Amino acid sequence: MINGIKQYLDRLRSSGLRPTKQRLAICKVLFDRKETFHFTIENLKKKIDKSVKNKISLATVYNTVHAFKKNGYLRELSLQSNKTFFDTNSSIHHHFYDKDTGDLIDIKNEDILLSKLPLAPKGKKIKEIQVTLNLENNNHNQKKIAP
Amino acid sequence: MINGIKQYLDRLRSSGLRPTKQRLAICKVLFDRKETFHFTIENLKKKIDKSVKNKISLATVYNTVHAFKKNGYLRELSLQSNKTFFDTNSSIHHHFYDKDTGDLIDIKNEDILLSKLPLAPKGKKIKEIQVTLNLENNNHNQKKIAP
DNA sequence: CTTCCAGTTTAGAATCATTATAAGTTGCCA
DNA sequence: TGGCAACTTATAATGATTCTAAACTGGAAG
Repeated sequence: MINGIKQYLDRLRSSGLRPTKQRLAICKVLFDRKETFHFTIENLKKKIDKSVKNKISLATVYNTVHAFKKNGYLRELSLQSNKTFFDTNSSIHHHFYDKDTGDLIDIKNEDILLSKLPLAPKGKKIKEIQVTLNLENNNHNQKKIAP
Repeated sequence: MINGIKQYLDRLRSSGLRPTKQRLAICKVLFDRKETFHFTIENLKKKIDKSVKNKISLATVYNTVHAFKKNGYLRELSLQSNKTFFDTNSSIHHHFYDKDTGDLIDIKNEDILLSKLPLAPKGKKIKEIQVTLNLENNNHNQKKIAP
């Protein structure tokens, strides 16, 4: 979804976040696009540096991403990686993940059917369901050909 | 499943791993128990230190866990955490995870039904399916009571 | 329009899990 | 039994993330 500055401004204010120029610039990089954006902080930082004249400090990128996550603008993904991944698509959906290449591909909610779920333990409730289909190359366990 | 040293010895040898005393001690901590064991390296290190007289170095614990994972003795879990979690249950099953407390609870395979899955992208195949049900406390979004 | 201050940004230091290094040790085959 | 690749280990290095504390700023109040 493509948005104007005005919409980011309103959204930030309605979350109780001051619409600073850094936050607005980060909103633009994150949300001013048609496709879902999957990213690590490192990844995002590079994109920001390319699109903003006055650099935004790394600490601010961390602060902002966490603030956005807390307010539901972003989802944190659980992947087998030393880095944390985030997703601008906060609606329910799932992922293919190829650890070797780092590729992350959206799976639409309707392409996975969870037709049975257990009850949450007493006093808890399910906050989020994450289904990850970890990928490997087709030839991964191919028999070695004698030399 | 409770095993004797002999079984660990055979298993290690059949994986091409030398059965050193460190590896045998770690096998004992990991697999000589009735219930599935979920752990981080830190966590495992503490358990080892309690049960072994001559301490095993942290580097060896890392090396061993990775060797065991590569040989299918352990599964690495993807959770929203800065630490890596492992699971001695390498059969198909899923988890409840409470990020706040760090609690991990097994979900039997038959308690989750994935009745529809997408096809893997061309040239790839699905190596592993991970379903994580992230938990929060029931009162998490409870309205605050005026003081 | 100016003042003011909590919220924000920032550079750099600190932390912490994990990996690399390189020197010493050991299992095991010949 | 000798030899050597596999293994262990202490320690250093790495790299992502968080902390700190000083400077800056949005916006409400006057």
